[in-house]
Amino acid sequence: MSQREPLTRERIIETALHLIDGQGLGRLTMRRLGDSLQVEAMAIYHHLPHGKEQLLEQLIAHVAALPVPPGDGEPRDRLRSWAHAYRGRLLEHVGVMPLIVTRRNPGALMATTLSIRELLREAGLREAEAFVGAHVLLGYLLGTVALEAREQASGTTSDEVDSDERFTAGLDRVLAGLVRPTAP
Amino acid sequence: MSQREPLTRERIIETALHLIDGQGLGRLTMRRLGDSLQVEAMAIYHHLPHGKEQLLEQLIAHVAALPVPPGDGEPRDRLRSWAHAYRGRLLEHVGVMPLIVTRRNPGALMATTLSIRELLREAGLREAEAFVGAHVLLGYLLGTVALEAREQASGTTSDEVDSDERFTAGLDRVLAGLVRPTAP
DNA sequence: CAGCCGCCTTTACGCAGTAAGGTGCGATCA
DNA sequence: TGATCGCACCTTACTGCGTAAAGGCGGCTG
Repeated sequence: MSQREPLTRERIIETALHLIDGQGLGRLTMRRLGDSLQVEAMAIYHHLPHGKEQLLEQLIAHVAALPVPPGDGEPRDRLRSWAHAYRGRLLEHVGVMPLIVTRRNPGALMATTLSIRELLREAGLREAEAFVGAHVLLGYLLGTVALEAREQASGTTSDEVDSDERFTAGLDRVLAGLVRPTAP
Repeated sequence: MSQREPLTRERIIETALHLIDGQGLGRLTMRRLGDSLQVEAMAIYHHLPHGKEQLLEQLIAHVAALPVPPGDGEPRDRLRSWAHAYRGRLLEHVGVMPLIVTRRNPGALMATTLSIRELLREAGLREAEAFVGAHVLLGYLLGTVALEAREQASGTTSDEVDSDERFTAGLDRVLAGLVRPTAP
């Protein structure tokens, strides 16, 4: 009766993410993760041989990798809506932000960076400009979400400022600095 | 002979910072910090009663609090040179970036944020614009330094890209989006 | 001299990550 | 059929962490 489904790397990662979202990164431990999976902690090592380090890497990849989806609208509009989606993803899993900032998993942001760069080229920027632009955009996103995260953790009851509005306005300023207005 | 000077909060924090810079945040432990100070770990608790939590808060305050200095040049130029100084400070102590991003020590960035806001107002922005602008600028700074930190930890030998140049160019784009060109 | 207080050490507890080895069970093959 | 094997998971045990609690110890004050 009720024999649990077998452990998989995916299930482990999803459960870990769920645990972080609910309890915070600090409460993610191998033993607790094992409990959530109804398994002894050491069982996890069979699927992630490099232990917690590897688990955290996978978590970053799962959250931070979100390239601009293909499409054919105005580059500027596509960037804008991607930025909103990306921020949404990051805020959904604020708990992993410290991991993303830490040295772990280089290359997790590679695909994302490249896709932005490409889109900026489509928008008419030269190679060097697109290179800088992608860095600016990704930097603004990570930094701004980090700031939001610390605010929302400081217990300000959100009536103080409208973060969404601020983000949208800020994104507008950033894009204004990056992409020259398209001639009609 | 050679009786050590007494422990102080300042000395503890400086030593901790030194330890992080040299060995990384992960190797900062109370026991190791005690060793560096030639003291038993528990001695630290006499000066920081709330233990490691309090230590980390102090580290953040020490690194992240750097308001725009008073002066009387062009607001835009003052912002630019402050941004360079701030980035320099953050890169000097990359190890604490994860702490700054984490929820700890709300208000460590308060003074800094306010000083930027004020300067943007001097530059002619309206209250709401200055509010957004300060968020954009601080966000860009934190995010961009975080990105640089992960790059430099990934072992890219810096001949790949010139981070300084990229930062300067990016800062230019951001400022261009925020402050309208001053009429001569 | 007695008492106190500020600074540091000692001891000990619970929890963390994980190395090493063991167990049980289904598939494979003689 | 029964022996063998290997995968998936468990058990045990070790080291190192943060820190509560209590103990010493030297210098000051009364």
